[in-house]
Amino acid sequence: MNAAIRSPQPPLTRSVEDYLKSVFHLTSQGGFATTSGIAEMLEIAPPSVSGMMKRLSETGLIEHVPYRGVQLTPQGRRAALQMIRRHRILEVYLTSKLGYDWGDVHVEAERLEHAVSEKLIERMADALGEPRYDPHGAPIPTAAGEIEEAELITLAAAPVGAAVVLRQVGDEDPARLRYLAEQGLTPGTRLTVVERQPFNGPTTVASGNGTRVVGQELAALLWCEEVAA
Amino acid sequence: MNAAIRSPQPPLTRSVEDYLKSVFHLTSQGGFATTSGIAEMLEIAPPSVSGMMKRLSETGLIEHVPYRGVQLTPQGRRAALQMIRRHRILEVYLTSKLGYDWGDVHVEAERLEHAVSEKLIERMADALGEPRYDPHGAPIPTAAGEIEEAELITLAAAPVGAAVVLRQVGDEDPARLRYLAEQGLTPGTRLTVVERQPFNGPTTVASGNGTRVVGQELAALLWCEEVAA
DNA sequence: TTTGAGACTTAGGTTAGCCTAACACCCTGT
DNA sequence: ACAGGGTGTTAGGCTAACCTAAGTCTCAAA
Repeated sequence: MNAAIRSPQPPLTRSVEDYLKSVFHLTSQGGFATTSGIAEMLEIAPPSVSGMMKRLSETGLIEHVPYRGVQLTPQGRRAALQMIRRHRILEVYLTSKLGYDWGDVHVEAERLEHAVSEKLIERMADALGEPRYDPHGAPIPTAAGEIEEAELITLAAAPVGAAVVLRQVGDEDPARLRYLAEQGLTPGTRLTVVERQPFNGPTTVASGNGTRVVGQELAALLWCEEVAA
Repeated sequence: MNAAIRSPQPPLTRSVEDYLKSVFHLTSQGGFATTSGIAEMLEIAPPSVSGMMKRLSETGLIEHVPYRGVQLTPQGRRAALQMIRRHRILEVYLTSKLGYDWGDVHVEAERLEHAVSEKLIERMADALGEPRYDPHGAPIPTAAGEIEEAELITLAAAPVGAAVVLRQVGDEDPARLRYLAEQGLTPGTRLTVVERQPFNGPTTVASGNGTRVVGQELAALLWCEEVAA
């Protein structure tokens, strides 16, 4: 006799879709998403989040432990992964087919992901040859709702002397992304960690075409896979 | 000291965009759009329309004469044409680049038009070679806000014996559109009006590959240009 | 000239989603 | 053991956009 059972599939609002995505991202390392974390990510006031958390747990999309935080239910996770799939497919499509810069796709996809149909996403995915990663290297969930989980370390944490492949850039800021592209720091690039200054200092890396010094802040956004030298 | 001057460009809501489009379509033959006409087109109750008309005339997008109807101001017309451009470019893109059937594009474009950026639309238009007509033959407004106005007659009104070219299909119903495509009745098709039964009866037309009988209801949706025999 | 059907508006109410202000809870440091 | 800062929630309000019910206006026909 609860709402989740009465209404089988009430379409989610844009707002709800955004909340679910936030919770997914904030809980990707395990644990709970906090009210303030969600509020910050969505740029809204914490009380608005509290209110929405109440509604979402009533509809069975999240599990809310008051004063502790929230987690996605299987149903909420499915919905979140669907949104992330849409977002990432759109990003690939915009860069591959419409000449978008990888710095500009995020904002555009953020609006489109709420408006596209399942059919359109699958047509795009098809036209792109079922891509597995978005332009920033993030894995694209399958239509069935599975997502690859890779063991990556940040460049800031990679040991000196290690050989790594840059796999994913954890940032959306257009200016930073443009800078990284200029520096040749795009997913797939093979790097060797040459040295690192102490006290959170910059990391020096070598690639096919020379060496670069990468500040700590940026290095912490570059997720790498360690490979054999 | 009014709202229209105070706020230079408050982005329009989805709802407002839909109202403006309705008013544009309902006034395309001149005159006023009525409250009930808008209500019917948007599938909402007339009082909701009255309320919105008040708000839109306060913001300077429409001219409202109480109990008479509404017309677009130049500013409202610009906004409406922009939405129509988006809608029609999207329709062309979906059919040309993503294999959509001309019966399925309307619904998809109806949602997307509120989410796409100007930039995306222009990239799509560019990729398509700046198309001038949508898949149903409707003219696409230019980015500057100009739209072609053609003198067309419906097939139901075309004189017997006339040679015509089908230019535009004034309908969005997927099933009807699929039927028309099966019958070869798509924009650009050249037809000769062979005969018409009296009392709003069907019209018989001849084309390159045979003759067809078209009922009055359908014929009234087929907009044609009369050409030299 | 009046009247009444139909179209339009006003009045009042609902829901989603946000806000600020005020209160409640939790946990860490003393 | 408890006090206080920080985080979370509750209370109360607002706007956009819808609704139904109850007037109000218009115009054409009697």
